[in-house]
Amino acid sequence: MLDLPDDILEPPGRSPVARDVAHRAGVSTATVSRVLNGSAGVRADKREAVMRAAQDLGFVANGAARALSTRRFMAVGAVVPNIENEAFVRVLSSVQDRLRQADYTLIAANAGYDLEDELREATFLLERGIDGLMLVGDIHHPDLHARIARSGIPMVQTFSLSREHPCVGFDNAASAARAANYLMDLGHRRIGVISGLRKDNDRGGARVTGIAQALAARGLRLAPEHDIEISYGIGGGRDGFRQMLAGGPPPTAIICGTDQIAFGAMIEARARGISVPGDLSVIGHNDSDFAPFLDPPLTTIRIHSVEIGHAAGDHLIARIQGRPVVRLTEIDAELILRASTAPPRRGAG
Amino acid sequence: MLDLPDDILEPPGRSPVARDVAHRAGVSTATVSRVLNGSAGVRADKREAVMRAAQDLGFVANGAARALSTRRFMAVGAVVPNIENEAFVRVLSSVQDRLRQADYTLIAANAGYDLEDELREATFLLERGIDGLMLVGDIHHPDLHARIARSGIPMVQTFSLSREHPCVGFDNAASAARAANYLMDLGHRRIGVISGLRKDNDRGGARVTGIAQALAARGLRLAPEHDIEISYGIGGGRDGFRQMLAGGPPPTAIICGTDQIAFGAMIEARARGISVPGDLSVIGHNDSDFAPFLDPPLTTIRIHSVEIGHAAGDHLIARIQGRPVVRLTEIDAELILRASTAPPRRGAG
DNA sequence: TGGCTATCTGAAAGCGCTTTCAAAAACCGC
DNA sequence: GCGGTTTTTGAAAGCGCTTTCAGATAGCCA
Repeated sequence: MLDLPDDILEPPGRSPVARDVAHRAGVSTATVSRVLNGSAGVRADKREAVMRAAQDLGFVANGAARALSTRRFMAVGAVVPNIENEAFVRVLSSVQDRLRQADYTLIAANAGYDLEDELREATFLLERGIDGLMLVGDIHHPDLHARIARSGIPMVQTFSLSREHPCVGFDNAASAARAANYLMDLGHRRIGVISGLRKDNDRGGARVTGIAQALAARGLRLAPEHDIEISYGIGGGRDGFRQMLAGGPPPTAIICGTDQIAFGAMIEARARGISVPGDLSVIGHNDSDFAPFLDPPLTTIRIHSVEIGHAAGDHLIARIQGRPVVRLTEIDAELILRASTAPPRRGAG
Repeated sequence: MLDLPDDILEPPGRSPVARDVAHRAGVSTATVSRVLNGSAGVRADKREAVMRAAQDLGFVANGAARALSTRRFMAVGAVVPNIENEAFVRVLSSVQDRLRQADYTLIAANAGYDLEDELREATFLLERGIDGLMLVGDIHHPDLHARIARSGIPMVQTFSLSREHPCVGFDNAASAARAANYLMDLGHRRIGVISGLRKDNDRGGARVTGIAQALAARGLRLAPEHDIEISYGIGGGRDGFRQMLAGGPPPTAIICGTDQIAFGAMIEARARGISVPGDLSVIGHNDSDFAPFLDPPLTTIRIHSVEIGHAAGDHLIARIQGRPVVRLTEIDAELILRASTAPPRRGAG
């Protein structure tokens, strides 16, 4: 019988397991595990042997077995309202940055601004055994927190602040109010809002509330015909602005829920010969890539998605590893002034 | 002693396992498993009892244990070059659509147009035990396919066609050539290209090659000073076009690697008083949301990302389930004509 | 009622890794 | 060279689920 090396006898199709490595290195699986997990207390020569054997065999530990044994899945879930929204994509990728550094994986899911769907997606992730969960906002299905609690994993909410749950975000009402105050300081008195869907969306709702309160604080009010709710997107922005013009005297300034909406509104304005910022000041939300390149460049509320993501990732990792964390992290939004805002024309207010 | 219901006595902190359900329903764990996995051959009354017990306890099967036992992780990985690119986001979300229908999860990772990083990310996913893998393009790290093969899971490439590997995509060279031919049919003879980074990017490379060949077929050539490579984004497009103008007589038409790049080029053109499409025709790639809303609306090559994602998802699921599949699925791109293209000014060609 | 199938069911054996525990080996000072 | 430590090490017991296999039940017909 020929004396073939082990690796040729290795039956193909079956990937090597710890026992194979142990066998080849002449140790037990316990030692293999110790070496591969970097734990101390293995003599240098054995450690070497194991390393080489693992290398030769192309050994890759079975994740499921490891998860079962350690009770750690090494993955964190995130459910966002809309995976095509720039802000959420940025958060996902920055959360992932941090998770990767701790050897965790991110599993993302889409809830489509629907609480039932959000519950379904989160449950799905929970069943998978995720070790932590990131959500957006403070409004969720009534059963969601109970399920999360039962699973015993850490959860963090993002993009808004919460009284009850750990969170990383900012005060949506206050930042939108800041935009409204800025417009009022410029002299505007008829200010409109075009927001995305507000149902089950505390961020959108809070922003409008914040604006209404800021107006009220200066004796103005948000006219119902200037308070428009549309579905997201450029088309939505166009429709929304058109709708706003249909009701009485036009506003001299508008605050939009996203930069896309603002873009749409500006297109509609141009189509109607309304000049921006001459006749109409426009403020967006998010500071998307294209905002500085619109004509005129868009004044917008920059949401620090990347920082939010990093903080949320760090928060989850810390709690998973049992380290202490602060319950609430505020990462304030910032008003970026560009050319789409200006004082109203004389006598227009 | 008080006669408390079971669920109050349940020690908190330990989530219920199959044995608890079995115990409560008065059956074995084997039967619990059979009921929960919908397999036939369990008498109605026992089935009922198990269902109720699981419900009462809020039982959720441990994913790791299940994965270990079935050798199925119920997750598919996807590595894309840039998770912030609209086309890739759409593909991810449409792949996920299909995976969810088969109860699979998608785990997405970002490779940042770097083969080493792509290898690292893919390896990371492979180690996690994914059941299938989606990649973008046909150029990868030399070791990648070997690792995938060793893991024994199905893989599918997207966005381009491949001679060697299963794929869902289209002929990038041919579709870009179509755009070039369209421009030449309009009468253009000086045609330029602004593409994203071409290194390790077969799609970008193929598009430029396709254009060059189409030009050559009609006795024209792609002048080196009209062949610009930039990093993606609106800013990149601006810079790219500026750079192109610096070298000799300007082109009368350009084809851009993405709509963002086209947007940037149009901004730069406007800034210099070059009218589109009067002095310059512009074609983009992807048909992004904003393309129809630019001024003028952008002619672009629409890539059917959603269909590609669905086909890729179906392909992977089919192979995971051992069903036969076609190796190559072509989902052709489409030239969408809008107002950013027109015949060149008389005498300009 | 008895004999023979066709259904159901539970015990038990994994899946591949980690981790405990006790034994073995190595080390140390005298 | 010896008793007492201190390291290293491997055997074995899980982790929680699926699945096989054989025994228990139920169903059916004569």
